[in-house]
Amino acid sequence: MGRTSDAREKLLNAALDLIWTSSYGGVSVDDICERAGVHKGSFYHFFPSKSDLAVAAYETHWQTARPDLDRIFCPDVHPLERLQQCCIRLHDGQQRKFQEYGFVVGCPYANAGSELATQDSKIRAKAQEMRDRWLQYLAQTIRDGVELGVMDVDQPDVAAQQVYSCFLGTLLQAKILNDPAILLQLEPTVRRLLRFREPLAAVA
Amino acid sequence: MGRTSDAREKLLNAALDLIWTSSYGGVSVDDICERAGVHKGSFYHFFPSKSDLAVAAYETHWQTARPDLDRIFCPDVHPLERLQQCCIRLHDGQQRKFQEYGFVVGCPYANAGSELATQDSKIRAKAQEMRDRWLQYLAQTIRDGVELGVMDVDQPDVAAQQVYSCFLGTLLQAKILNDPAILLQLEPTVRRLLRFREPLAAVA
DNA sequence: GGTCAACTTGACCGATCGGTAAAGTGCGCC
DNA sequence: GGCGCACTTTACCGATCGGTCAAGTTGACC
Repeated sequence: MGRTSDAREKLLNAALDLIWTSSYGGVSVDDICERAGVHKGSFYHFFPSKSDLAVAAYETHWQTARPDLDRIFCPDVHPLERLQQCCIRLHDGQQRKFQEYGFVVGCPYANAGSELATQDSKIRAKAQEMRDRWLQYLAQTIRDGVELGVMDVDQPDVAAQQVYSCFLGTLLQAKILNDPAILLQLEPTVRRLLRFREPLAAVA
Repeated sequence: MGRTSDAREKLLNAALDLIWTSSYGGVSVDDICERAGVHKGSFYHFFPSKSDLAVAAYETHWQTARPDLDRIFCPDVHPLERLQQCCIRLHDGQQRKFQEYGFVVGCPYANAGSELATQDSKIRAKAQEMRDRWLQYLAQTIRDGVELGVMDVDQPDVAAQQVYSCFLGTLLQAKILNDPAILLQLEPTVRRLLRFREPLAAVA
């Protein structure tokens, strides 16, 4: 019934892209519409507000990134290699954005949380949800690592939060310095934090 | 020559307060003027732009906080206790803000960097400067710790960045969860990261 | 092929944005 | 005590903000 449209998807993509490379407050609804090639009236046909669009855009981005994360954190892969691949992915992702836009853009969810946690409860809840999802990957990996005896950790859930802190903090430092190379420290930091019990072979 | 005024200081205080508890984009020049009890014309008498005011406000805040940090990181204090006191201060500071405003507000410089690094080079430079200052405290502490043999670190400068990452990331998680208690993890995380060689006595 | 709902279009809203202009005011200083 | 400059006051600017509305247009479905 009625006609179909890809305007919703175009708006989601445009919003994620613009807000990620700038900020929520730095991007207007008009900017998003222009980038998406969609009129403002259509915007408000699909989304009740700018903030709702942002939340939906983050969810869409997660669903897009998820297969990649599921592959990296696949239970069949050795826990230490999961973490190594994860660090590589974080670096490469920022590197690619840096080459494309000239800026280290950081983590979209963390950016949103940092900017809006005290102002918009829906966006804060979304940032929290994204954190939970990451923490699940990390905690499972750490539990597997402990079971295998390749890392020395008392409380896997706490350790996951500590690793996640390093991710967020290092991404933020890279953004502030506008230097993706900062993210190369990530793997040794994680190794230290979790007390890896054996050296990781270099990836060919 | 001419009359004197405390409008500049009132504007700096109002700006820091409002931007810290909200965000740069979420606070208008009118908001700042109203909070400061200063007319807009006076604002632009003292500051060429909103962004210049923000930079000046961050510098003022640093100068205010500096004596406290100098005391915590005093070379006479044992390096492990410096770090412990620093973690306590971070927690207590956020706790106080939380009680006052109902929100974990995070690190003002990191918030600014996260929101504006890709948009305003002066603010990015300021966030970078604040990072450098923190890194100096941390690196010196770690060098002292290594010299005393109470921690096991290869490169103090890199280790300082790692500790700083944990600070930023944990502050950000606390903000996203709106829970200051997250910051209680800070000290054990730092201890792990720097491989403290002796347990720290509890402070009476 | 007609119908109806889904979607588009473009004009429009009042409020607010960062910033400006110029006249006025009062205090430090000689 | 009065000169001159630092600061205040107020009105104002054009642009843009997030959001609305009602009249179109189109395509999926019966």
